[in-house]
Amino acid sequence: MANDILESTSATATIVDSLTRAIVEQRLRPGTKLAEQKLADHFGVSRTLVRQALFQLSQNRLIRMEPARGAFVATPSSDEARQVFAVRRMLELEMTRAFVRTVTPARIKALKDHVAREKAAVSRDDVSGRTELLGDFHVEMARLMDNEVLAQMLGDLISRCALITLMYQTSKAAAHSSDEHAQIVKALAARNEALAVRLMESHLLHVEESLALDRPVPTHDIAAALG
Amino acid sequence: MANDILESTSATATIVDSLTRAIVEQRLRPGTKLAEQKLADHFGVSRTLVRQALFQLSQNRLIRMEPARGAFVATPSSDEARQVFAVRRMLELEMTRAFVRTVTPARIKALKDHVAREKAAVSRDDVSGRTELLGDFHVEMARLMDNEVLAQMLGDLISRCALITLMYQTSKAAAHSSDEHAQIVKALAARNEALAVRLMESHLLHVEESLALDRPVPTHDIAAALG
DNA sequence: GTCGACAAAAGTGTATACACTTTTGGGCTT
DNA sequence: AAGCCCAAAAGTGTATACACTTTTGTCGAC
Repeated sequence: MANDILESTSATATIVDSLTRAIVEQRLRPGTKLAEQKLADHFGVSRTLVRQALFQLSQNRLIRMEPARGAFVATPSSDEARQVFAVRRMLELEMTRAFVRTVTPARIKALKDHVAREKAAVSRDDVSGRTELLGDFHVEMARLMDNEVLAQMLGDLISRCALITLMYQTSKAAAHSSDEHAQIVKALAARNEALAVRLMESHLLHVEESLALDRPVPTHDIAAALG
Repeated sequence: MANDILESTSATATIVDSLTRAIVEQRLRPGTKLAEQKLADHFGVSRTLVRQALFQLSQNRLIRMEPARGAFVATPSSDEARQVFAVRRMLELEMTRAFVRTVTPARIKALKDHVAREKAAVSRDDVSGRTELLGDFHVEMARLMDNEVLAQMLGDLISRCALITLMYQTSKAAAHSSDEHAQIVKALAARNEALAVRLMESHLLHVEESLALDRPVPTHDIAAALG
């Protein structure tokens, strides 16, 4: 999440951010139609700006646009979900290795602070804040390595993961993600590359396994639901 | 390159593709201003569609948009270049590992065929075709693993690399990239994971090293040029 | 009563219009 | 002659208009 924040206070960016949050926080369910005029009325702007925002979101794969039919909140397939997680593992395992090699006390502290914020959100049952923070842990790692390109790429992937999680998650098994983050930070601080990588890998596998990717999912597409 | 091809024959997609090619093939130099009305006239459409295309390109980081001032072909900094290459290494080293684990004769053949096409383009001095094919080798690997998400992500990164290469490349040292590709394929076919990973890493480092990232670059930004 | 066709409504795709900002260029001042 | 100021030109940002497509709902035929 927190995709293109700081883009400026451009009107389009505001709409993109607002819709992103709504989708990721499941106020807009997968498959929901996003009619341009309704959004325009809601935001008090013309369809022009709404369309720009929708195009942007469709590039992030948070929505899907069908020609002449409109925009819909994306309904990622389980195949796509697996692919997204596979890419995350590729990227983050190597990122973890690189992090260990360039670790500094300040960076460790930043991660520890982040984990503390996660735990606070978990303990006060702040669901949407918790979800966002759990995802941002990974983005924070990228940012600490002074690699904005990596950070943004991971941010996009993790937004998609949030959508996937919402579609497929069964139990709140992800609640102990924060503990796993803490363990990873510990391994990073100890400069234990092998351990850190192993922990990161199992963490990502846990997150993926906590989803029911093989189970069918409620959909708005009648044909698919009945076929 | 070959970003969002197959998007459909949408007018916007055509413009995006056309501009992408122009930028990557250096017919539009970094820093060039892209005036909306001129593009609209050229493509025979209204500014509306041009603006959509420009927005899309700005998300790919191929162009940069300044509020109320317009769109310019991106001039990636050497920092950004290094970051892009760092991400490519992360992604592609793990991709290489995964490829070795799931290698099949058909996949090896596909890569060999691709390298053959590269060599053909090199020997007939087809500069733009060669550049595109050299980049697409990496995308092809991703696609062969049935991971569209990875393929598209790499495609974006490699488009940016093409722009960077054009800005910073000094000699045609990249000419022997194709030989390195062939060696990588050989290691993949032999299921030699360690070797394949090592070759891929040194290949990516070679490409990055062939650039003069520390040298200042001609720019259209007078202030930066003289400051 | 069900099915099909056709008309109205809703919605998307593209073009144009207009307000506002930045750039350009000429003339006035020094 | 160089520098500044202001007006015209060019260009971007947003809204609106209109054509065309999809959807919806009604009416008539069987």
